[in-house]
Amino acid sequence: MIKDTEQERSQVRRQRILDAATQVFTRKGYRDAGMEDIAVEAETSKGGLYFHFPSKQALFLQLLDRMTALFIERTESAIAGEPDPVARADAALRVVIHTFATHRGLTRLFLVEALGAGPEFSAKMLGIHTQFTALIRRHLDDAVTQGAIAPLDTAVAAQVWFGALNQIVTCWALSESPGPLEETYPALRVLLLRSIGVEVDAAHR
Amino acid sequence: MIKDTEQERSQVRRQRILDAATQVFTRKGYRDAGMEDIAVEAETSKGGLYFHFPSKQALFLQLLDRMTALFIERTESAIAGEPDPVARADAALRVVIHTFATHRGLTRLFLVEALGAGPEFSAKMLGIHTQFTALIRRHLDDAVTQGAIAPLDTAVAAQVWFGALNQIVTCWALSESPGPLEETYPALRVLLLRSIGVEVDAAHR
Amino acid sequence: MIKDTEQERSQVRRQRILDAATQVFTRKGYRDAGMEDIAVEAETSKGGLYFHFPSKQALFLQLLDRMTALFIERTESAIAGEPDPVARADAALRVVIHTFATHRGLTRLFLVEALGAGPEFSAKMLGIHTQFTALIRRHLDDAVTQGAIAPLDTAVAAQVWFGALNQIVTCWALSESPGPLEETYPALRVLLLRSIGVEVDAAHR
Amino acid sequence: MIKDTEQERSQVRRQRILDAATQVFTRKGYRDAGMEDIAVEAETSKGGLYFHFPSKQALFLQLLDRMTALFIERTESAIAGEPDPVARADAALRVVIHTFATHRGLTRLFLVEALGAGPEFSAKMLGIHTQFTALIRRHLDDAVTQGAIAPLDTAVAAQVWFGALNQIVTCWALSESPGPLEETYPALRVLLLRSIGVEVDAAHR
DNA sequence: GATGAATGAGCATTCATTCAT
DNA sequence: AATGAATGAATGCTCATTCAT
Repeated sequence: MIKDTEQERSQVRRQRILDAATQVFTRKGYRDAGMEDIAVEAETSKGGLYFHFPSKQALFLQLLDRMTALFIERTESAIAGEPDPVARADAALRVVIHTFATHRGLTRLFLVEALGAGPEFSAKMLGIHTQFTALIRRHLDDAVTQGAIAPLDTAVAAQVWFGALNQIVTCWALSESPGPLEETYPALRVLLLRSIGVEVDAAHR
Repeated sequence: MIKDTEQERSQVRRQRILDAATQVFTRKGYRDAGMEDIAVEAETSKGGLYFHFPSKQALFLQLLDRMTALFIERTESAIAGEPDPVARADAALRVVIHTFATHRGLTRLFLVEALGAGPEFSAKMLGIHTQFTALIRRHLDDAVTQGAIAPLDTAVAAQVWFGALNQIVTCWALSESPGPLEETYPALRVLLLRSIGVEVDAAHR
Repeated sequence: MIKDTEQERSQVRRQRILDAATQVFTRKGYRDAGMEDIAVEAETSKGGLYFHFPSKQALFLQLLDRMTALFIERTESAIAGEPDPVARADAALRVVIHTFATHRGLTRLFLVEALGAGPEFSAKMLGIHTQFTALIRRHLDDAVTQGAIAPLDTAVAAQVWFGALNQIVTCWALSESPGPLEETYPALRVLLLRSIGVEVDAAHR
Repeated sequence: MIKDTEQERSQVRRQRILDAATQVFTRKGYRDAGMEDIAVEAETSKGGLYFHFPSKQALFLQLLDRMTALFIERTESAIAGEPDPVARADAALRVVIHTFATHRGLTRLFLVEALGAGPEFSAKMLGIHTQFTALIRRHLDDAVTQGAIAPLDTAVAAQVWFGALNQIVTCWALSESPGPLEETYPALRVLLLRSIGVEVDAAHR
């Protein structure tokens, strides 16, 4: 009985720490963020941090995992609703752009900090990129199988899609005074679809 | 006369330091590279480093500038030889991929380390990305003007091209056991050209 | 009735903690042993430890006291059985060496760790040494009184005996691959007895 | 030319650090002494310490080595002046006791702190003990060879001598209000010599 | 110009101890 | 009695930078 409350409290604390870490890492970058900063932001103590997470690295990695899961999940569920391969691509693109657009800080953390924070993180990020590209590729392969698009090197195509998106989002995240990220969607959509041989017209909109 | 010799000597020293810094940064990454390491590699002393460069950051930034200039120059000169816009894109793509392919360490430094090394570096890298995308865009605009391709949002297209390339090269640079980077060229070429409405066939090869 | 059971339970717990502490301190040394380790070994919690003992130091000190009492008691009872002073020395020597020989970990803890663990422990150990030397001295004085040995500075003699034993045992405890400690007994016996003017021959064996 | 001065200065600094370390380690013990404390005592900075010594451990070990060398050297030279084996033992005993007597702080550091400061130090101290015992044993063997004393287990005898001395000195070093260490010399002398079969009388005094 | 000794702020991590439950 | 989450002071070590020589 009491246990429930305690576990709850512990979870709340843990969550508070994760949120604080997100804030601080976003604000200062991985290397420049101190555990002290995070502890203060989480209204706890350094020892408290280490009770919940074994190290700074583990804390950051945890963050990356949470975010990755969120992205994959959102993308998958956006895709799930659409039967037509091209519409799927559309939906995925839209949801990804929208997710990034509403979390600029997280985006910078995810696309910029995490890459350069050290070999362990590069490796992790490479893994995450690979997961995403695999997801894209799977659906491109489906599209080919269904005859929706002509056969092509889906591995490279997936990388092109991911990279293009990545680039646009990264620039937006780093820009001093960025416009709305969503505005790039229409043009991007046309280009990416055309790259896999889908000529976009009114029919697909 | 003597002055010339002295200046020469100084330049040689400076160059030696830049080379050493390239080695060490490539080997260890920006944060983990120590000024001591660089001094040793350059066969000089820490004081010597600080005579030629005001700070570690400035030294690294200098390196980025050198590398950027080299890339831009190579790309421009590869383009310069080709009259046809599409052939130009081809040439540029080929030379960029080849340059990366022959310097894996530098590539990692450039595309991965430099991004996450801190706000000043992110900003610098954003600038470099912008330079490149501007270069691409200029030529896309030319192609549109010359009627080689149909009008399109060249800003986004340039980002797509750059991002796609970036992604493919970064994955290759981070991969444990990467295949030859050049092998992706044909598929990438087709996709990128098609994305701007150029259907590739034997005529363009 | 119930109280008895409760008190019993408490004593059991306390004992379990002392045993666990012995294990852990022996394994890791005083400074490197964590209260957490001890709690785990005792199958209780950190809070439980602090219910029974006010501090890490107190716990260790308690251990030292237990061990000292054990040693003194064993030595006294070994001595008690022998009427002849020289035979008493013999018996004491044998039992001490045997006790150490069968607890190498404890010995290291007792003779090495405890000395360097801080001023409080040095002081405690000094006290323990003093207890032992006093014990030895008392019996040497008896021997003098009984005319078994010629008068001598029994204070120094007791220290010599204790120190010699201490040295041999400590070296054995620290050695990487120690031989059987008991083997030193005959030679040690001759030396120590001779040092107080007892020439050893077959009659005393 | 200038180099001489610089090297001198560096040596002075190094020496100042070693002296400071001796002070602080003696005052607080190994574990409780902070590098900060030593830096302050040496009127330098933490960085300065680490320029001259790679770690706290190395600094302490250096100290031990210096002291060991000093002891061995003094003992050897005291021995060198005496032809008669028994006189040698006398001389060695006297010089060792005198050396300890004039450095109570160092003695505590050497005999108490160093033993319990951790496995590396125990090992080191074991080595030092072994060096000393070997030295003693060598001379006991000589004495046997020369017929000055009857054959005996010199290995154990050397340990007995060293241990006895160790014990007496340690107790003195740890005592709150110690008397003059030298006063124990006559009684100790008689006991130790007698232990190896040398009956002391006026002739040897 | 060059050297390298010196600086000192900064930082992740540990751990004995406390206390609300 | 017992738990375990929370605390926070303590510490060895690093490293970009400075400056006397």
